[in-house]
Amino acid sequence: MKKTKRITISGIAELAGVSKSTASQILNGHSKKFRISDATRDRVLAVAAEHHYQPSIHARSLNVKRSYTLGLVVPEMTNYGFAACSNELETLCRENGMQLLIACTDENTSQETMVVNNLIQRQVDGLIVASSMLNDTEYLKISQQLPVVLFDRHIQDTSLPLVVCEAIESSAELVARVARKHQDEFYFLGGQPRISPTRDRLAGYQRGLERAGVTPNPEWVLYGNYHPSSGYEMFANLCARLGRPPKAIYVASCGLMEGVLRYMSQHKLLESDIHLCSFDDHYLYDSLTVSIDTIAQDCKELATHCFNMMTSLINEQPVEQMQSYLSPKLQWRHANSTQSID
Amino acid sequence: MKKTKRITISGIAELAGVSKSTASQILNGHSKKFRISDATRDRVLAVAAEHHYQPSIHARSLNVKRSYTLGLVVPEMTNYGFAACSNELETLCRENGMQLLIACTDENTSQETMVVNNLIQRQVDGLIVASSMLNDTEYLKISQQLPVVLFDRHIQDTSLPLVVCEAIESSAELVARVARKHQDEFYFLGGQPRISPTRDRLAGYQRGLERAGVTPNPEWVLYGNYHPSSGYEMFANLCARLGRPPKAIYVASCGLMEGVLRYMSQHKLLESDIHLCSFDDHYLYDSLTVSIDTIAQDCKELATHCFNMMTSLINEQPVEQMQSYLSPKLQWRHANSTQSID
DNA sequence: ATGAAAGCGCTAACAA
DNA sequence: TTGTTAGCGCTTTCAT
Repeated sequence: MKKTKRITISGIAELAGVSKSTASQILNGHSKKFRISDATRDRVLAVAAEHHYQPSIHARSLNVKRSYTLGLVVPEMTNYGFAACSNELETLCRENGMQLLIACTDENTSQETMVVNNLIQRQVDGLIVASSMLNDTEYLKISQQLPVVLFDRHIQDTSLPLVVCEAIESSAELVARVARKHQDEFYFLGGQPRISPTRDRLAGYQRGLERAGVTPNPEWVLYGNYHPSSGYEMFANLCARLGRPPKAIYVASCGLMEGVLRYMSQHKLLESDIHLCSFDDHYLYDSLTVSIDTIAQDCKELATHCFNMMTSLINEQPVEQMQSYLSPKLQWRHANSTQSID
Repeated sequence: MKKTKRITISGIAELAGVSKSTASQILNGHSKKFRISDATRDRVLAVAAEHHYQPSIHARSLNVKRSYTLGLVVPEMTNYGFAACSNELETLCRENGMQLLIACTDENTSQETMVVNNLIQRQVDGLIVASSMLNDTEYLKISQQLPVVLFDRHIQDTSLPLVVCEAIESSAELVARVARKHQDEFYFLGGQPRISPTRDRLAGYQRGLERAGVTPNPEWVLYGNYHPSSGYEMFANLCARLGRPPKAIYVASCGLMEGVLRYMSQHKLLESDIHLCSFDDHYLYDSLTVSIDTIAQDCKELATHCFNMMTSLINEQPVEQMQSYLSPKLQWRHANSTQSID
């Protein structure tokens, strides 16, 4: 398949009988500023349209310092929350003449380093990252070169710009209410113990137990990672250890819950009266056999905040709030806890 | 925030005391071919490493005709199937030194034209598209400039490279089995009537009815579009019309089913004995109150085929199969139809 | 009101 | 074995 090569600005300049620079001004909408005659302008525009002129982003980016491109780094796109955020960000970028570059880390730190380098090499104007890293040194260094916004997860007590969902108090609220009915047993299933989603949700869980007057039992806390398979495994082990399913459990994420549900359906546990709670909501949870009380993040809001913050940073405008904590909504699905909080 | 500007190849050449070209050869791993001394090579490499040299993709793409970038156009990333495909393709691209650019169309043809132009402007090396278009003229034109692979949906009887899931026979098989128990009523909920997913699945549905000896009733066929809200609406209308939920229904996609389930859960219909079937599977379907017999596409296979085909096209290698039809798997979830086909 | 020329960072002939 | 040179397509002073 012989590719016809595309027309360049020199081409259309020549065809319109003007110079490259004139054509460039016109095509960038600077006709007014340079007081170019309407006749020339229309002629150039006509030629460009006729030949479907597409300026080369690469040549352009080589001059001006921007690439009109944003990098997004997420663990997995199949996670509904990240898919929703990606979708929103893609729309925002598109509406603002930018292109979103999405890369996945599979929760793997070395892969994260790789994809981030890859994106930087592509000269992204900014980086929005849901990081699996344990410290922010890498991103601190990068942020000297281009704006970095952390989202969904924070890294330790980083000072980098941040947009996350408040997790401690909301978890506490959810867990406290449920714990009152499950004083004797209330498990916690988390991901990697040292990253913020796990730590915050665990902290909230503990605060919730406390608030309900329940003494936390260290054996109730289980760690894995945020892959669905890890949720499956942890839950399987727990059932094996107990010889029965647990009575109540708080699962730290949608991905883990996927594994738990898989196990439950495979082992005909969906009819059991286990009380499930989870961080992250999913549209299908309303149709499940089991009820799941959840903490629902607003992905659209998350994406919008990230994008606005990023835009300000890129344009070097002042940012009012460098670290935003968004409030999630509690989604009650158990009959005996229908009274909504908000 | 003052950005420190990155080091260029001239910079590292100067620091290493060699010329740009020498540095370029070395950094591209052509030291052997140009018989550059190990000393120089090591020196250059060391300097590059020390300064975290990141070559500019833009400058590079300006010379060599490739951008090492693939464009992916999908209706929505929140659709689980597309999310899974995107995820797979991202991995494949990354593993092969490419970057995936994802753009969404929201099932909107004019938006599709926009995002495609956008991607072309970014000089993608190839375009993988799940199109909502009714004809392939636009893509035929584009494919003269760069490889285009259609996936998930085909456009009319296009001759463009294609990777889709076989839908007619699989739908027929599914529908036939179920229709034997629902001779008197079996609805079909589709998206836009003129695009291939709808047409094929409808054709399969009709063939299935026929095979089960059921006379198709034109009133059983409902059209909308592939937004979840459309599924909700169609199903709501149907229930209103009947004054009760339908007895059996074949829903043409995961997105539509989302709407149907939403309606069912809101109207406490999850316990009713409606027989649900659907094209597209979802991991949570195993945990639903209602059973859904589905036709499950293999996203990984789909993605792999697309990627391989695209790679061959880009490298101008011969492609054995320009149009592949992958076989989906039937997923039976109703107790009385557990006997698997495959 | 328009054009000439330099340069963005890199690659690839061709010289030396 | 290494350096010189000429672009790739575009933007942007600075002339005219």
